[in-house]
Amino acid sequence: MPPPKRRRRGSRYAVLGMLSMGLKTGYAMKKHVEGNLGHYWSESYGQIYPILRQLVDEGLATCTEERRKGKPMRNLYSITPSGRKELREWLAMPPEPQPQRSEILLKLSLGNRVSSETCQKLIRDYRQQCEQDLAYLDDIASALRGPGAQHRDQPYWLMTLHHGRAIREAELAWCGQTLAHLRRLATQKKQWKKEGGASDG
Amino acid sequence: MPPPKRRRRGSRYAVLGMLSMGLKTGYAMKKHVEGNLGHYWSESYGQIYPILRQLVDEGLATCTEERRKGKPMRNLYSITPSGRKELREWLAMPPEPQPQRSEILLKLSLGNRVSSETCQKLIRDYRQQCEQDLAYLDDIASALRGPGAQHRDQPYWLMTLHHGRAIREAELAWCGQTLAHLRRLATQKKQWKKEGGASDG
DNA sequence: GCAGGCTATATCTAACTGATATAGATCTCA
DNA sequence: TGAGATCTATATCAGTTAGATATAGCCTGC
Repeated sequence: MPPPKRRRRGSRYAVLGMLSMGLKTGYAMKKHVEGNLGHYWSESYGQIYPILRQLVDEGLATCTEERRKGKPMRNLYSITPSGRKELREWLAMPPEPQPQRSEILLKLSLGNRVSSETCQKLIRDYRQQCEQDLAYLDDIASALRGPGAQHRDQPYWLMTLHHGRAIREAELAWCGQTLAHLRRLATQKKQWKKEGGASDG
Repeated sequence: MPPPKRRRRGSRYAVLGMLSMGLKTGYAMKKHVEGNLGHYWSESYGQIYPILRQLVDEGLATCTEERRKGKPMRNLYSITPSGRKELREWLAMPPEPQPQRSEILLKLSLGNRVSSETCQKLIRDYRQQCEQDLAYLDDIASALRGPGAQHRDQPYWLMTLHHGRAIREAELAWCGQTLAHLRRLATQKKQWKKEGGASDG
């Protein structure tokens, strides 16, 4: 039988990547994802810890237990040369098309089933979320440019932040347009009702 | 013990939504997602068929077997009033924050580990993908405006298409900027090498 | 002295993706 | 006419991800 097809396994390479940045505990990785990669990546403990053990099994990482006076034990992981090699190989592969899922757009596409007010609230809340995201992105960017030594990955991180900015700004513009469309639709419907026309649905 | 927390269950409501549009078979739903919602939603048979049966169990849909002369049997599903009610309730709820995952950005953020050419290829391929997506979106839009009767959901579908357009155009602009950044970075590194400076990593 | 928050590891279930299996019908083109 | 490809249609599995929860010691403030 043919070899089983490769699945995506993005979490695996996200963890390898964080190991290659020098992060040493699962906990630190989770915090890093939440605090720095939140605009384009997410990861759960349920992925991180099993993957770390698996990477050790495969010789892509090593683990040493550290027990400090009066502090809880922790497992310190490091990437090995073969780990770096596998990471580089993955980086050179073209990304697979990702499954698209936008709950907002799904809801909007079914907007005819609820009131115009409900739809407008959906979009206004989303606009607010985008604004918060922009503030979050700016916080990361100024932290990056701020005090410490220039990290060697800094230029690449800035590019991902630019991406987040570009997308959120486009979304803000779209929210404005869409709210106008929704208001126009609502006015038209009221108009038709007043004229006693037959409903279209 | 407290009641278990609700998970997202987007597939469930996508299926309910398609039932409310009049789609009757699992196969037709899958085709609809691929052909019309591909820019913001995806769905697999592994979700659709079990969910349809589950909706029937819960009284949100009904099923009748249709057997036609010389054609294979098929199951025709319809939404019930309680199905419509549950759909409307979901539509009125604020969407939960969605897990962000962009393989391209993850790869780019680790770009320092591979050659500038590899990074640039990553972005060029992505740019091409965005261009194809734009063409696909335009195809859907002209099909929507084209021949048949104006579907009552048409204005909402156009809003989701506008969203797709806005995002892809922002991405195209970002690809251009990013390619320029990558080229500049490569030139700088060559420069440093020539000057015999110590490597930064 | 204890409530709340942080560091840290670990695990479970539900949800989801992508692939594969099956089978009759219809299309294609040689 | 017949072999092979594609389409309609249902079904299921294994691998992967999301999100919640359990545990436990330490630190901070009140």
